[in-house]
Amino acid sequence: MSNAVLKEEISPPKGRPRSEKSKNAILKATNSLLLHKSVQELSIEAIAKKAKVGKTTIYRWWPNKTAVVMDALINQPGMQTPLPTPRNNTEAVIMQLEKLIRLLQSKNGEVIAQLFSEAQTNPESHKIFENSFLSPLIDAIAFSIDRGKAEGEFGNTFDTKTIVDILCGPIFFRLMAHRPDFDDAFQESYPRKAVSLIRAN
Amino acid sequence: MSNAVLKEEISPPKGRPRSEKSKNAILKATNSLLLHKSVQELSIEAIAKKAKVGKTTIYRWWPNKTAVVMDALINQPGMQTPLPTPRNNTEAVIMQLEKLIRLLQSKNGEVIAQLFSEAQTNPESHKIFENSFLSPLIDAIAFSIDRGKAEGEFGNTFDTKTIVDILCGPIFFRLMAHRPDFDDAFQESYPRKAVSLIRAN
Amino acid sequence: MSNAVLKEEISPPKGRPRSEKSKNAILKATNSLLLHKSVQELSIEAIAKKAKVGKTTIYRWWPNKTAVVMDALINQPGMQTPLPTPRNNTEAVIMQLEKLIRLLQSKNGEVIAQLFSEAQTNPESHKIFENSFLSPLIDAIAFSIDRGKAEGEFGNTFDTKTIVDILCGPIFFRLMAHRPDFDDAFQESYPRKAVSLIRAN
Amino acid sequence: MSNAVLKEEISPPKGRPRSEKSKNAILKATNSLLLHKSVQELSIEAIAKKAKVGKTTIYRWWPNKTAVVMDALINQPGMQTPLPTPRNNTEAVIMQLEKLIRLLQSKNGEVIAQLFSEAQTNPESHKIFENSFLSPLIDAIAFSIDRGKAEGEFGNTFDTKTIVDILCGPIFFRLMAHRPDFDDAFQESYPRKAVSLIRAN
DNA sequence: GGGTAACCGAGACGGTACGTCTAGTCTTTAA
DNA sequence: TTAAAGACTAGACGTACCGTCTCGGTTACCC
Repeated sequence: MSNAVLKEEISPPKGRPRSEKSKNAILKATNSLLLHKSVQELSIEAIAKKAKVGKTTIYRWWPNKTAVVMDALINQPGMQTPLPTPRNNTEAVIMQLEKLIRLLQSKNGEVIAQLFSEAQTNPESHKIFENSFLSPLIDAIAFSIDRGKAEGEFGNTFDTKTIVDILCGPIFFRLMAHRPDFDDAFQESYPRKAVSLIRAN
Repeated sequence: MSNAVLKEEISPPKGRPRSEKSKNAILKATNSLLLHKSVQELSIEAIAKKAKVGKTTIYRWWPNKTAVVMDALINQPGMQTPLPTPRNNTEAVIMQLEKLIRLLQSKNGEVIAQLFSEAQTNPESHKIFENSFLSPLIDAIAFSIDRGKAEGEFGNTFDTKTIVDILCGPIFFRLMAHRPDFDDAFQESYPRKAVSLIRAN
Repeated sequence: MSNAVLKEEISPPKGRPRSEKSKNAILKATNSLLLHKSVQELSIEAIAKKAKVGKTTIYRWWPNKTAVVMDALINQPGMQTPLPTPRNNTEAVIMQLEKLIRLLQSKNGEVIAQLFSEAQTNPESHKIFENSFLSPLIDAIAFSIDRGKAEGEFGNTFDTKTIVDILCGPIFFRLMAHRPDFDDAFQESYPRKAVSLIRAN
Repeated sequence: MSNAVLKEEISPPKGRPRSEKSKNAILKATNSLLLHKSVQELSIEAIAKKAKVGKTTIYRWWPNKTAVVMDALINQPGMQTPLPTPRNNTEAVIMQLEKLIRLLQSKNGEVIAQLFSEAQTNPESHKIFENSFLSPLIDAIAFSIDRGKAEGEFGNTFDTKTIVDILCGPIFFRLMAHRPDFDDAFQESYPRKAVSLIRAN
């Protein structure tokens, strides 16, 4: 009953409802085009054409290209696989770093690097990249580190923010500066070694 | 050998010689425009207009926008200040990191982040950014680290490439992900602490 | 005959009846917008918005913009003032021409010129303009001329259609080609002189 | 010699000169498209596509669609046939009216009616239509009438401007109001009779 | 008084064209 | 040969409307 009331209060949905079909077509077209083009080369016009959709429909629901690409990225199959429960905070951080590297290793890595690039110039893109990708990632790691500090797993030499930078920075740097070296060997060795640096301190 | 030199000096300078005046006007205009615009917003057209130069003149001497901006960046006054001689390799690395952060802290930091961004999409830009900025930086640090390893200052847990990433990655990550925190406090504390991480191992 | 009338009166109008309120709002909004815009600049969307009405409601009752504007024009107050009874056919024609010029001299003149323009391109608009405005006007004048011919007031040099063109053409031409000269002096002098041309023949 | 000087003074043509090829392609494409579309339906985009020309090239040389169409119209073959020398002013006017009707009878008549329509709403189009088409036409007739008045061929009942309206108005009115009647019979009979009206007064 | 039918507002939909911008190339004259 | 000027083709940008559609809701008449 309270549910019904809430529903009524929240949504008096006037007008024709948003077409899920179009939404999916847009995201699908975006992912498809990203296989052969960079985010910067991608045009709203091309997405609209490929998705057989009016440009206005895209502009109606996303503020800019970054938002569309971000959405397309997130809505990919197998993007939301949850982590297994870690035994301690050290392991939690390691698992998070491994997951990050795994994510960045696929084709997605390129796209994310390009979104990161977009974010450098365009403030609106920055906000979207921050909110949809960077913050969740950083917050999760920071949370584990904070708990690890409290529980004595990690030292207090660095503040949490800097630790996150020390752990994640090299990953993004390698991704963007010399992607060829962003390989399986890196994925396997980096997380454990990096975290051990922090533990030791 | 003297031949080559002679050739250059004597060579019959057919046609109109390259105008140094135009070159300087272009670089100056670029720097001037970068004060108010991002690299991405900057257009060759705008540079040509501001420098009172034909677009062709720009295209003749630089392959793309990144190259022009890179050149403009390097040719700024006070860009080439040499480091004092360090007492040991640890100090050398610290000084190099400090210099890097100092460089990235000014308005130039933004521009370099944007060039880094350009490099993500455009292979030719990548090459230029790599050759003109990234490689010299990385090679210098790698050299000090290698010597430090040989002289027992640093351990062998990580290969040199990874150490460079661990030292530089956080700097670039902080620059690009949350520029507001790229402040004096960071400049003062980060290099020593980061290098101490490596030493300890 | 009575059948047709009956049919209309008795006919079972299933469903919700047309909203007079909406109809009036649409015509009012149209007239209001025409004060500041031309017919060509006017958009169905703007009318719907101003009248707080769905676009569909407009499209349901009028086939196109011309039809709405025509309706809005006709339904203006003081649009249907009848002429006083003339003493003879000559006077009748003069009075009709005077009325026409008076009508075209107000803001309506512009609108009618614009509807005439619409009619040039769009066949459906042409039909509406013809049926709602041009034919009634022309037929009335033609009727007076025909009777004037029969009663010896006018000669037979020209066929009636051409006489109507000779009388009305200059009025529309002046309206459309050089509206600034479509002034009071023209209104006062033209009708009598023009008709005298015809009489003399 | 003075020629050369003049040439130098008038035209220091810097930069790449306008491409005659493109200009012709644009005008040709416009004429071609007008065979199947009205001026209003015609789009700059379609012209550019058909002429294999950048849109900018069109916008660079013509302020709007009306200007392009006007130019295309004028540059048609056989558009500039001069009139034979008339024996007197009456005949001059008749020949001018005949020429006008002939011009309006072809496909061009429709186009001109549509340009006239454009001119109703758009002030810039009005100016172009006025300067390129209407004024030359009216001025020529007005000139003959004025001379005819001076030489006693025409009376002074109407001022010249009104006479022009009386002669030309019916032609345009018939063209725009009921084009089907704008036929050969009209062409043959109207000019002489219309002018005789004026003469008689 | 419940069923049915046409109406209503709101607003999303696929499209088309707009006029502007920039890219990178081409074509001219002058130095 | 290079410089400058500026034209060239090409195509994306974000906006405005088009005419259609799809909702939830609202009158009316009908049985």
